[in-house]
Amino acid sequence: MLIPPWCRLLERPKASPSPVFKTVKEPKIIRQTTSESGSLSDGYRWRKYGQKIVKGNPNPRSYYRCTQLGCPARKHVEKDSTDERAVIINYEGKHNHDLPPPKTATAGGGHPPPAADLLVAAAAAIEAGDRAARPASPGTAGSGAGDGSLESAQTLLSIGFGPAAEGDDGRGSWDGGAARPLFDKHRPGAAVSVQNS
DNA sequence: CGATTTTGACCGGCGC
DNA sequence: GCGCCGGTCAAAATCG
Repeated sequence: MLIPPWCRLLERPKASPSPVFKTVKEPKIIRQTTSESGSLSDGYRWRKYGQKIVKGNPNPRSYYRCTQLGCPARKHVEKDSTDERAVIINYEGKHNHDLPPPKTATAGGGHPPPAADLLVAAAAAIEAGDRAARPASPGTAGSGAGDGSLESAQTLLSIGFGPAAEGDDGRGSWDGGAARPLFDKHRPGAAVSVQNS
């Protein structure tokens, strides 16, 4: 682009959008899935706001944000360097709104459960973290990710899948509780591993 | 026409 | 103190 430098220099009043969150433990969920699973979308609407090539991975990492105004939910999508078919999705923050109608929710039709996938992933993470029966890839630099798995899973559950997604933040009334068919035995064999990289 | 994607640059933090 | 890396923003272009 040809953005004149002065343009930015003049318009940069705030350098730190939200420094307060630094101290707070933000929810972070790492999910690994495959492009085959076709469940890369969780039912929410995401807007891509950036893409960057990160070290250790020839594939670019994409940064998404929830299009809903005021929603702090973010998502980082990155293809696994070893598995072209593997896609690592990092969820950060939780949605403070309900799922948008399956109109253009990237779901395609809205038939499959929107968040069931994540739930499954969370369950898998808990299992993995509890058992730690996964040798984990040594070459992928994934050492000491056991606790993270469990934590991530729990966060995931609290992100909006748990029956009592907290609700003392002042605005914990974004969902009607467990009014959605989340726990589905439908298990996408592809999307399971969590916190693997 | 509106929403979303694309692309380059800037900022802040961390490591050396 | 300097350099590197990851993350975010903003404007333009594109697609539906």
